[in-house]
Amino acid sequence: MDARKRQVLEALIDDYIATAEPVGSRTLAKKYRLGVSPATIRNEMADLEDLGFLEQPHTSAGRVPSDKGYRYYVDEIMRPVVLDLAERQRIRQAYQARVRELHWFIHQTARLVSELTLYPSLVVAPPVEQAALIDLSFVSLGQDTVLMVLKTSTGMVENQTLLVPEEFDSDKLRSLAEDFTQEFRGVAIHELKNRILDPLQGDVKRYPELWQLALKWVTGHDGDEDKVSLAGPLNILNYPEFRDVEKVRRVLGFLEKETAVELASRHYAEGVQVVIGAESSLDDIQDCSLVTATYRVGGNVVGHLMVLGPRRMHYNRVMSIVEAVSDELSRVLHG
Amino acid sequence: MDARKRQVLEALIDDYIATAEPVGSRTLAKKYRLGVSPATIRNEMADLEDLGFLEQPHTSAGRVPSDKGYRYYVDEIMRPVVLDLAERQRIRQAYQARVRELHWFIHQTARLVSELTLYPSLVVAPPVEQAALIDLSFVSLGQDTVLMVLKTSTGMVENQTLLVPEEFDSDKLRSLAEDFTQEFRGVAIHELKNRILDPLQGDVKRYPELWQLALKWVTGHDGDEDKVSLAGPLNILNYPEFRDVEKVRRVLGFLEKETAVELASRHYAEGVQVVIGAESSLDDIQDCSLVTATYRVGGNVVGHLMVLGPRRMHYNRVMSIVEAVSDELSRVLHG
DNA sequence: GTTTAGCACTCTCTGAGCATGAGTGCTAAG
DNA sequence: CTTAGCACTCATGCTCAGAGAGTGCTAAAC
Repeated sequence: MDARKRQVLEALIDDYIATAEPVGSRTLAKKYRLGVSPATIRNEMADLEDLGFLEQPHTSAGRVPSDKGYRYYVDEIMRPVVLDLAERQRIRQAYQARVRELHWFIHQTARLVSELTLYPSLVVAPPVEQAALIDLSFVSLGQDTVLMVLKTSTGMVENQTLLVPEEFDSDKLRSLAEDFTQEFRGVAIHELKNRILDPLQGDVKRYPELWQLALKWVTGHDGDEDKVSLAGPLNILNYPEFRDVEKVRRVLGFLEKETAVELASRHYAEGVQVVIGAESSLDDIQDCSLVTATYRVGGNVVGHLMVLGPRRMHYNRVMSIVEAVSDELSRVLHG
Repeated sequence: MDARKRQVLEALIDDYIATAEPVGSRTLAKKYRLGVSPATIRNEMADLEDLGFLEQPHTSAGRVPSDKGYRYYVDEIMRPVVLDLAERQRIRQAYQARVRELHWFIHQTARLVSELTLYPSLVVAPPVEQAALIDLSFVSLGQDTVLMVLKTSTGMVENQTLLVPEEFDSDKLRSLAEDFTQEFRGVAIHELKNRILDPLQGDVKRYPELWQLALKWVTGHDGDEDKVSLAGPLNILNYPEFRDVEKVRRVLGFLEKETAVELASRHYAEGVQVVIGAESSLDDIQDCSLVTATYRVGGNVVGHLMVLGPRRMHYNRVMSIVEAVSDELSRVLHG
């Protein structure tokens, strides 16, 4: 794999990313200053195909990068791109708002990323389960309804409306909340459920009403409510590889399914990750690549961010954007 | 417009809705018991075309209903369909849950309708602006953050996180909330804004801290946050008229835009409304029909519900579903 | 030994020409 | 008024040939 092969591979992938058309030797020689004739390039291309970096749709077409080719491009060739000033400013200013609910951040981030990259983007909130309880309050909503406000170590606020069997007056609610906070501050939410529900611990006897409330919450809590935000799904329609409605259905269907969320969350490694085509071994997105990143909230609890596009994605641009946004988000969520 | 013409029109539209193919006289004679020969049907079809109810894609194709044809079908011919037991039960049980946030109802409704109809569905919440204040509480989230919980006459709860300049202790917050509720109970939200912001009214002087908070809210309140839910957009891909990616883009783009929300909300008339093709005079959905319905919350504050599909929509089925769901939703939201 | 010009070859794509078939409108007979 | 018969129209699908893009190979040039 000498320098010229890398040059040819780079030029070819750049061109294919730009045009979505198989690239021939003549095109390459004309558009890029490689200093050699088409015939030489043809030889190099044949070698690159033998090495598995390129593929030929059919005998008389140009070459197209293979998954392996993209992988080499991403890992070894590609230079990181510097975002221009306007984009950096846009990212800096994206989170200047008064509100602070988690779902707003999630939503805003997804929108920002999809608008900058021109690909669909999915943002997954850090799982509440793993966060620790900081503070709990109840607000009576009259009759038999109580709003539970839960502040967790993710710095975010979870609201949940509960039905309670009897009417609690606001003093009673306040003292319940205080007791509860006192007792369980710092305990992880999932652990909290066990603690409250476990009859062997003394808590049940000491807080019968709490037990009632908590039980309602545990059973009524359907994990994924607000925790995911998808933005710009229609961006996918701009790319010619998705002319076919079947493909659109598969890809957008994938983004709406649980699978996408799981996939985004599976990449535990911090920082920016790239998955190219068949590397994901998921049928629905064989023709797609995805770029994921993690972000931190306060300590080490992490959320995930994902961009999905055609295999000929603008990897360097997307990676830069995703990195900048996740950094900014982590920064903003640190307080 | 005699009885037989209506029969022919009905059969033709039924067939076209089922197949999406232009319908010929022979098909009609064979599949539907009209008791006459293709030739007779041809004559009737020619008449129906003269009357503007049918159109011919080209000379040697069958006929296709025009907007006017669908309109006549919907208004005069079509018989309401009775939903089967399973569907009725599904609708009845859709809202049995412990949670009570408005956005949950919106979301749930959109999903329910799109799953039953197999078309995309959009649900718009009643505008908070027009609801009256019932009750307000503040919950300190520590530092400079306060959660404002607003109970309105829509029976729903709005949460909003506010940044406040100074730290309020919980007693202070409670008394503020009590004063506020006392003063403004029953006032409409939009009126509330005026009342608080108008320096001519005495309120500003009496509640300087409140004024601060309220100002934050008024400026930070970005209307449409949670108020709309779109479900099942990909259903549109199942219909052959949307084989073309361009059309998909236009229709799904429409559903993501403000226009869709405005359109849904424009139909003030209560009950189920149908808009067929060009009747909407919106370029993006010339090939679509939509069925809208309103629902009530408590008194007369209304939200909107919309189903969008190809012009050859299953009007009677969709209308029945939309009616049943909006009734059920109104019923559930009455308490 | 590497590079390149030349050339035959392969394969897709496009458009023309043609047959097919569905469906119509018209006419005349029932 | 209905219907059988028939000529006519037009989209669709098929084949086939030509064009064009691109390759691989060979042999000459550097």
